[in-house]
Amino acid sequence: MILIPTPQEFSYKELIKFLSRNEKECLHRIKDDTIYKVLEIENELVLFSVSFDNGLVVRIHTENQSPFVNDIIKNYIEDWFDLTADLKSFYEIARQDTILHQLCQKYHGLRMVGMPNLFESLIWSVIGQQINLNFAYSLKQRLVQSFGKSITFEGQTFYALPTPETLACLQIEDFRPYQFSKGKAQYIINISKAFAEGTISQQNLSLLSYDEIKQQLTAIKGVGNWTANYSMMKSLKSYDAFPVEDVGLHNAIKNQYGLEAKPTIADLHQMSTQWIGWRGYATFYFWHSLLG
DNA sequence: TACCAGGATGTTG
DNA sequence: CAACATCATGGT
Repeated sequence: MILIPTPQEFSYKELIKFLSRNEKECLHRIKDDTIYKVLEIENELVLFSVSFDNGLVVRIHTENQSPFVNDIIKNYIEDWFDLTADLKSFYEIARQDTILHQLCQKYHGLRMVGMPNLFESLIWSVIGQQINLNFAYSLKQRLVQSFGKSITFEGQTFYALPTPETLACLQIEDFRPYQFSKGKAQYIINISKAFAEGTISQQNLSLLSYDEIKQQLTAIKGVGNWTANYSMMKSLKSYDAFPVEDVGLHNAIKNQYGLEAKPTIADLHQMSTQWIGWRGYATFYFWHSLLG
């Protein structure tokens, strides 16, 4: 068992709400407010669970060979739930914007739920491009269940994210039975090859500036401005990365500000000047508002 | 039925 | 450089 202390501003309730947002989510599972997830570490699967009891309580349910498993899982969780961000600074900035300030009070302690694995966020955002989220979750489920490794624990099957090496070997036709468009299939292959061949490396990117990272990501065919910013905020702790084209953001802004129509891109650039430094975090809070 | 979904790319004017 | 067509399918 591993205990991870939580910072002062931390809401497990809002975390669970966000993680529970879609029933088809297949890369983690929630049962009785306990979170289950599988990671592939050094070619073996590790199943762990997280619950809350005056801090995060982590249990590892597999017997693994690697001596580093505990540390890797601990770091993963701190990254996944963004336990180190200085939320006070975000809340201070947000006070300038009445609507955002209200969301910060309503969801106090909500931390950005990230994707510690950059490959995962890129694949997920390509899947989500231009289609409704429910369909996107169906596509993700088919991809993960078809090409990801799995283990069974207490009668339930848990899936790990397919590796870049696995997906890089596929052809466009391999995706067609799962209702991926040719474009999405090609984009996923492109991203997988970039990781498998080492053209893109999360470790290398993490050392670069915002502009340099974005340039490298958008060099991959299929990764545009929205995808690059989405992945940077979810995987690379770019709290100011701003996926301004995001339809979910547009809807949330329209709802929260009581607008007649969805804001334009220009409107959003204007509004977001109030959130500079934390535009990604602000976006995450607006997304969360869609859940109620 | 037409239009929109957590967009990106390639082509056209 | 801006405007448009295309992608594929589920929902409204």
